[in-house]
Amino acid sequence: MAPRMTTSSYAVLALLDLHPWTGYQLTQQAKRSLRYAWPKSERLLYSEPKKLVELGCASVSTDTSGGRPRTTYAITARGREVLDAWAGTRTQPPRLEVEALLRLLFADLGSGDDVLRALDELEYDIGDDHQAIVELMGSSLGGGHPFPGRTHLSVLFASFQIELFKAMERWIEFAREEIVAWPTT
Amino acid sequence: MAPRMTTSSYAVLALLDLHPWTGYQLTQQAKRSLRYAWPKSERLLYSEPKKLVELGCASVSTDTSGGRPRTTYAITARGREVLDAWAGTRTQPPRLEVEALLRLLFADLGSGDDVLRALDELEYDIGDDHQAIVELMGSSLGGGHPFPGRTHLSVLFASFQIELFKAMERWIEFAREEIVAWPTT
DNA sequence: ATTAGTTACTGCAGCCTGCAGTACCATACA
DNA sequence: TGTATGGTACTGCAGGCTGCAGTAACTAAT
Repeated sequence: MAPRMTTSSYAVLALLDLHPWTGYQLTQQAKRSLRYAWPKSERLLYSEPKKLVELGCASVSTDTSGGRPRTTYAITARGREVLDAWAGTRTQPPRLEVEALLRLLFADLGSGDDVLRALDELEYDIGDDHQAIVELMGSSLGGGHPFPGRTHLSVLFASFQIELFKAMERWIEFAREEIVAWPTT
Repeated sequence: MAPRMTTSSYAVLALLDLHPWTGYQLTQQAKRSLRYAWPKSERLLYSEPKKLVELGCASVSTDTSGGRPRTTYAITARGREVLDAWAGTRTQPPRLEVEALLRLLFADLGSGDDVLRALDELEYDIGDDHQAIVELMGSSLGGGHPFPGRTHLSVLFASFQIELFKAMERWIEFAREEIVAWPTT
């Protein structure tokens, strides 16, 4: 059976439309920016381009000149058509997984300290991404953007993340104050 | 092989700790509140309690008195131990999937109208959830909460969602203005 | 009497993840 | 010169999870 195009396939195809990449480069690119909107495993990023080739949306070229052979993927004309068609389809609803919130929802189990720690962990995890995206935006605006014509897109994209992170951090502060004010069971 | 406890297993186990439920009731409960922190398929909600039984964390009781047999799941002593141990473990980092943002990131493909439509769709999807959670919080505060001792948790939980939804809606407004101001390619 | 909607599930294909494993190359340190 | 660390560059596989189709009983309205 021919594999299906998933949203992840389109994400990789859209990257290929910008530039040809190797599998490894796709994983690096995903780590830098893609993951904030579409967090997918490294494993998948290696598989998707192969699927795209099978579907005629991408082509492979192997360069054996250096020490190790490097397999590079590029978008095809068919791939561009498929990508164009995607732009007109309905987007999937957003999806948020927050385990720390799950802990809060069932907080009467275990001590209140556990919930506070879950909030600390959430703050820490967000902090990492918050810092990374602020730096990314800074380097974009500073002229370090790999695709200068797309700087405005990257900045708008990053501003979404930053606003969300700030909202979450504000809520964490508020939640902490609420929780310590509750009577201990 | 014995199946593993996943975060979804703990989520279902935590629900069982509140009250015994049938598979169908678990899916309904998940639709009402759980999905905002831990969105999982209906299919999984039917499978998880069976796994919990296999692991000795839940017990089944079949009531054949009515027309259709009803299978109800309840937590066991072992289940309570397992749940307690979970409260002390590290939470997973949050995970956000937003396809509309992906469209924005690759917006130079296709027309600008497509991105604006993706933003409309995002606003619409968020609007649904926003409204649902405001109503849920309203009915909780109005005394309609099924577990009165847990009202404060539900309200704090809902406030997270509401703050995030508001932040997203503000950003959508801002992004629309930015996009229409861009020169058309 | 029929239709539509809700209740109440199960099986299956196939998508996706985490982990272990493989192997090459570069730099630094002893 | 040996070796340890860390980055580059992947693949295979078990098993978690989803969407969809299918089944079937009950209920209320038309």
